[in-house]
Amino acid sequence: MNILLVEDDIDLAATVVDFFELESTICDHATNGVAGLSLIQQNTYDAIVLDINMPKMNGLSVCAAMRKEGIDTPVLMLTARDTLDDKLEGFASGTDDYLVKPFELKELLARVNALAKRRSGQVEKFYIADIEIDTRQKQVVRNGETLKLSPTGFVILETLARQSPAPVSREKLMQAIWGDNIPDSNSLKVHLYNLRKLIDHDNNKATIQTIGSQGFALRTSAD
Amino acid sequence: MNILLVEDDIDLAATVVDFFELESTICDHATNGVAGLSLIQQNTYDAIVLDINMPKMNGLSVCAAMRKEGIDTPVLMLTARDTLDDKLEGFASGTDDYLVKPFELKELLARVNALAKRRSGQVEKFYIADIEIDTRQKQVVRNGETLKLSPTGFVILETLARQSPAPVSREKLMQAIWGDNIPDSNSLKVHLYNLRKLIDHDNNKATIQTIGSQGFALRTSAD
DNA sequence: TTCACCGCTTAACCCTGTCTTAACCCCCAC
DNA sequence: GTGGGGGTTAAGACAGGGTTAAGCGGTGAA
Repeated sequence: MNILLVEDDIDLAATVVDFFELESTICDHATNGVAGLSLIQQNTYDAIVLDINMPKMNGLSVCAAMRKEGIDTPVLMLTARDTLDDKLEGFASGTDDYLVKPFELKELLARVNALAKRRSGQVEKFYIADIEIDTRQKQVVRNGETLKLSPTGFVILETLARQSPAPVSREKLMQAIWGDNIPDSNSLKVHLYNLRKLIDHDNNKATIQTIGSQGFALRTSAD
Repeated sequence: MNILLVEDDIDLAATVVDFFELESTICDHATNGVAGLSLIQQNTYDAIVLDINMPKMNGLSVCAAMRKEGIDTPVLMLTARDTLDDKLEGFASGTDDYLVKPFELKELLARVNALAKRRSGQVEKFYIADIEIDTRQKQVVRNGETLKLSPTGFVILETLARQSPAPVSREKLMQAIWGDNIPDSNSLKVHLYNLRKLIDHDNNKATIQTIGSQGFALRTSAD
């Protein structure tokens, strides 16, 4: 992860940067608003931590300026002021979160992580053997090419992936596909068969296993 | 805006609901975790406010459960406990923000707004493949020349761009175009057809893809 | 005021891909 | 040998999307 800290207190900044780097997060640092804004314009960060009180250009102005340019990166505002009005002003300028000094480093990290994760589209991806399931884009990719599977096929695969490598019962699968009005035929069998043709056959790394009287499980062949 | 409050303290809940409705925010309410989760599964909210201490199912479990099902609505956790460990546990379960009781209603509102806004997008310009969408000036530019598209065409394109590359459901699109009184015809189909004639045909870098029974996604052709 | 234009809606049509259904098969357990 | 559970097929029904053209209403210019 890649974040930017804009903070004029050198000691505090050093502490934060060190702590983040322990967590394998790259942390750029600027000591004033103007320098910070320039970095923001040049690079893309997963999140930005802004101190409010700074020489030259305060945090609120930096935040407002970057928003005006259409930069959407999440911002966490950092300040000693903790009156309600200060916070409201922060949120009004386009901030996503607001933390009052003194704070715990771990809390800062947790909040920054939460912001960054959401920014990345809360991308929820599953990797099972050689296939990649992107639940947000509703896509399944193998070896760089997207697999063409039907809507129900995708629902089944996603449901299996969420529990993988544990098995999913027939009932759960039918629930996931049809909700409460379940057809009384063997439609599920057919859907599974078609899905397997795409997942299992060509390339037998990922496979849908039948677990007797338990249901079905998505696993790598080795398992 | 449309949010859900899950809180067992009836008095507090009533206060919050009233306050939010003053701000013209629709606020559903559940008094325990199980009821809350069920509402979450049935509806779509812009944000969810969860109390941690509740009978039957606590807020952390509700949050973890909904995340496991792939529901990525932003969550704000509400609690009387304010130790660091409590907060970290909250963030670990997939929370986006954490507010300690007692709190100011205005701060809750500001934080919820910040969470919800990020979804609806505050960005003014989008760049997707070779087209540039300026939401402020209501212009779309490709290769330096502005594309002539109709007002509804623009609304559709903007809505798609905000979620790109994830698909947008028919319902969301119709909501974006017509609000609550949706015509009962296939007007949307026609608008999409006309929009595609401008976006897809001439130049096939940017394209509107149909994701079966999910909706439509604006992507670059490679995807 | 009138006319022309533009965008929106509506309805009809076709076509494709998906879902369902109902067979039949195989294998294993009883 | 028989029955059941699962796998494999193919055919038909169906929904949903794509395409087209006609009509309607509003707006701006003459």
